[in-house]
Amino acid sequence: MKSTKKQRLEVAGWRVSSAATFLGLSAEEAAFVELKVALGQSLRRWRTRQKLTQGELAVRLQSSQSRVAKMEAADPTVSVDLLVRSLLKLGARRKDIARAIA
Amino acid sequence: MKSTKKQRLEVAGWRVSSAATFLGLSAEEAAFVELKVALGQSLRRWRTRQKLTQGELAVRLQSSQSRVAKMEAADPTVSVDLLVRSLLKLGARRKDIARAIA
DNA sequence: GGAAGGTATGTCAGTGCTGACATACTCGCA
DNA sequence: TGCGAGTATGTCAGCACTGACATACCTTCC
Repeated sequence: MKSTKKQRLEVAGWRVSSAATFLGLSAEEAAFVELKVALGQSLRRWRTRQKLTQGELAVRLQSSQSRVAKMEAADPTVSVDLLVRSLLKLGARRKDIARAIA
Repeated sequence: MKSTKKQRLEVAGWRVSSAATFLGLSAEEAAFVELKVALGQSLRRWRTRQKLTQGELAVRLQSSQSRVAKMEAADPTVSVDLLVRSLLKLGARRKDIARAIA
């Protein structure tokens, strides 16, 4: 958020804080969530590039549409394990995963 | 493995194959294991640099000595989740994780 | 040899993740 | 407005992961 906007909001009586602070996440927890979000976005980019629906992707991953949706949304019930394994299944290499994370 | 050495071994009657082939791992599975190994090594490097024992590290991670040993050995019962969360707890940033993986 | 400090391996009860299903939401189009 | 395709969200039985414990396996030193 731009600091100018932050100032305006605070003047108007809003308390501005990061999602992490709001949710009471520690630095590590926040970083962990960010990492999952990054992987989820990576997965969605791959899917949309291939013009697939979540359902079609689910078939390739031997999973379900709902789980794909949760992966892309970095749902709390989705592990980094699942995200990484999914990307690898789709042909990503370690370097690609690293780039998605960094 | 250098192809010259491979040749020599095969001439000598050995069948040379990667661990992946030997264990019947698919390409993705192999990549996944490699990735875990890389993270485990990263964890061990961090620990030895700090001159800590596995037991001491376990305390910081709120885990146990045996699990630390398994993490460093990329044991099948250790998830990428656990490895990543551990590294983050020790102060690694996303970029560090990415470098460890790549 | 054997004691001590460190590391590896096996096991298990409790917890968390997973695929699957059902259902709700969203958006474009007729 | 209503419909269809796609996406999001809630729930749950079954399986995988986790910390903890016990114990075995090294090295190093005496």
